[in-house]
Order: sequence, then C-alpha cells, then structure tokens
Amino acid sequence: IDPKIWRACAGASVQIPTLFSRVYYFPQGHVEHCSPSSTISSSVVTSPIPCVVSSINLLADPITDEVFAHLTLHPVSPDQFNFPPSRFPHHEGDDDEREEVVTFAKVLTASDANNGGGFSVPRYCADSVFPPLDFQADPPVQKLFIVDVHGVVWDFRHIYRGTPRRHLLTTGWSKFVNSKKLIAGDSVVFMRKSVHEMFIGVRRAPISNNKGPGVGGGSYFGDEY
Amino acid sequence: IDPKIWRACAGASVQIPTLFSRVYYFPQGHVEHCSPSSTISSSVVTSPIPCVVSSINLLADPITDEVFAHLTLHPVSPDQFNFPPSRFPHHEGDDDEREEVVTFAKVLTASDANNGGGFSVPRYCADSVFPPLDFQADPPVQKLFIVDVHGVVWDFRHIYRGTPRRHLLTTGWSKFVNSKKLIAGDSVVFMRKSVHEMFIGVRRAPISNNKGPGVGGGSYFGDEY
DNA sequence: TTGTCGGCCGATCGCCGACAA
DNA sequence: TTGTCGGCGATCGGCCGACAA
Repeated sequence: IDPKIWRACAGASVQIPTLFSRVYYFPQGHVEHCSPSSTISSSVVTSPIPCVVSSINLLADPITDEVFAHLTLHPVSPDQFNFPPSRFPHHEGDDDEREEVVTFAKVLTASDANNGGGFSVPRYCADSVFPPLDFQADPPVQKLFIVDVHGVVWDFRHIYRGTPRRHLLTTGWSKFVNSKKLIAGDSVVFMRKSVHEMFIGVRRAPISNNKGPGVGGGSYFGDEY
Repeated sequence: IDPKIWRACAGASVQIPTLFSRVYYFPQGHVEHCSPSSTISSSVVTSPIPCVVSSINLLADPITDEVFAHLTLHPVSPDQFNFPPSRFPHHEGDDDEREEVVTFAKVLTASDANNGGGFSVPRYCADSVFPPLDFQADPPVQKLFIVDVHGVVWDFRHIYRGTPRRHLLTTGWSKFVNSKKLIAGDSVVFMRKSVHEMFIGVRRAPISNNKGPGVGGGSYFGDEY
C-alpha cells in the first residue's frame, strides 16, 4: 500500500514510529490486549523492554479494509539503547515525493448508510478532493473511478442537483456501502493524489457498548477540516 | 449429528469403517491429498501402517454443509493386527433404532438453481418423502418445515399445480439456494425420519475442470431411486 | 413426468426535489 | 450547507400456466 494512502486512511491521530527508532515494548499492554478481562493482567507486572524498530509493514485487513501496521521490534541492551542511534539512511518524515495527497473524511449519517442509496458530499470535499464538474451542463454530472486499499476500482455517479444545489454520490454508492458493510457512524475517506488519481478508504465506528460519548456527540479524529 | 441423517447426506457410495475395526493407513494417500501436484509424493513411498479405528466423529462443515467423518487411527503391531479383534460391545451395522429414514436426492437443474426461485419436486419425492397434501384443496398446498445439518429450520411452500399438475417448492426455496450458495449440478437431499420430522442436506457438485463426464451426462451416486 | 420459457404482478431499490435544521 | 423525508419510476424477484422433451 502507498504509505500516503495508508496514512490518510489511518487518520491524523495514528502515529507510527520511524524505522530503526528506539522504542519501549510494554508486555503489560500486550497481555491486556490479548485478554482484556483476565485477572492475570493485573497480577503480572513486567518492565518495559528497550527495542529498536527493525521493520515496518503498512497493511490493510482484506475483509474489513481497516489499515494496521506490522512492526518488528528487536530487543537491545540498555547500553545500546542509550547511545544515539546509528544513522541509517532513511527518508525523513514520511516518504516525501513532492506530490501532496488531498484528503477528506466524513462520518456516515443514517441517510448515507440506509436510505435510497445516496451519499451527501460535503461542499469542501467536492471542491477540493473531487475533480471539478462542468457547471455548464444541466445537471452537472460525472463518473468517478476510485480505488480502494486493495486496488479494487469503484465507480460512482457524482451529480450536483436539488434545491438548494448540493453534491451527491448516487449510482454505485449503495453497492459500495453494502459490499463494505458500512453502517451509520462509520467513516469514508476520500483522497486525491495527483490529478485524477483518487482513492477511497474506510474507518469502522469505534465499538460503543452504549450510545457513544455522553457530551457533544462527536469524537475528534484529527482530520482535515 | 444423527448418524442416519449423516449417512443420507453423504450418500450410498460413502463407506465408513466400524468402530474398533482394523484398517490400513496409507501415508502415501495422505501426502498426495495434502500436496496433489508435489513431485515429492512420487519419490517417497511408505508402507501402509496397520491401525485400529479408536474413534469416529460424524461432522458437517459449518460453512458448506458438506458432511465428513473424523477418524482416529491407533497404530498396532502386525501381531495384534492379525489377531481377531477383541469384541467390544458396539451396535452392529449402523445404530439400528427401528425407524427408517426415507431419503430422496436430486441434482439441481438450471431452473432449480437460477430461475424464478422455484424447485421442481420429482413425483417420487413428493409421494414418499414429503407429508401427503390435501388433494381436496384447490390448489393443494402446505408449508414444510425442514431442518438442516446444523439444526436450522427452513420453511418451504409446497404446492401442487400447473397443467399438467406437478409438485413445486416456491416461497422459501430461493432463500435456501442463495444462503447455501447452491448452483446447478449441486444436489439436495430430502429426508423424513418419523412422521413430520424432515431434514434437508446438500452435496456440492464434484469439481469438474471441464464439462464433466463425456458420456451420459450423469454420475451415479448410488442413491435411492 | 418435469425442465424451460414468457407473462405478469408486487416489492424493493434508488433517484429526485422539497423542506427544515 | 446538508440531513431526512415522501413521491414515484425502473428494476428485479418470484409465482404462474403453457408448452415440449
């Protein structure tokens, strides 16, 4: 997967250490992750282990489309750990080709997920991520061919209509929703890399045992706009 | 799973050794099964190993509904193997309660699998497996509640209509076909144990790399009628 | 006896503008 | 600006008898 696409799908709140950087491995967290309800987790306390990140794989679940990272940690002695890291040649920050990825994420409303198969495209998304429509036409309409994390191409009908005017995805949208098993509260991420290279990602709603946050009703994901 | 139901789903051509019977285990076959295209299989030749069947589990795949048997083989010395087997107390033949299981299997036609959601019930099946219809009614019709290998109940509308008259399954049939992902060439097995206790099983079509048998067009499965 | 077809009716899908938040 | 609704037209599922193999 393209690192930039992976990053956009993961969202701004997700941070991945750089290759060969020094990190602490917390066995405690690992145990709690594997058996959250286990009483063992509170009785066994282990110290964090100094490690070096020896490999990073950016992946996506073939079923749920959720992105995740596979890190290999190499344990090192405290001496090595405290030394400044040997300067391996690697790209600073992300891999910086000089082409930006424009991104927009939206939490699906009930209408987006359930009703007559349409998706309300927020104005900002249509203006800055989607290719421009021909507003001479009536109605302005185009087909969008968008690639998901697996390289599968989806096509959507993008139309600008209604009173007052608004952007919508119609034909092709419900097929996408059903195929990805999206429900209200999940998110879609639209990305444009170069001109006419578009991508679409998915984020599942955080598991809410109840109705979600008690105040405000929205959780901040650190996304564009 | 009820052994009688398992047997009917498997078909008459499938034979399972009895418990504690003596058999030969052929590693060669095992290897070929695991890697059919491997060249290793032809170079490594192992002798058959004398064994005793120490347990038998009749099971069904939770996804495909296909029935299969899980046998535990216990290796024994040739001496033990040639002795007559110690007479463990076990039922002769199958488990013979004195209630028969009436069975009928049919290979699905294109119309059964694709078209308007109906299933042509062969006369013999309707007469001897299905509960009798009330032929005073016009048309004669009834609901059938049939249990699959997992204990799930399916209901079908069984009607006798058309000119000339014939038995059909209508409402409920296509739901079953879609759910089990049946296609033309697959088979369904209808079973009746006691009065009004009905079961339904499934057999996938043998994997045909081409169009199947060149002559005759049907493969004999050793089934009733 | 039973496999396939076209007709046809009803349910659902999904596109639409009208509102109102 | 955009979320939800009711309307409604197109499509599809699926029940039917008519044939013919």
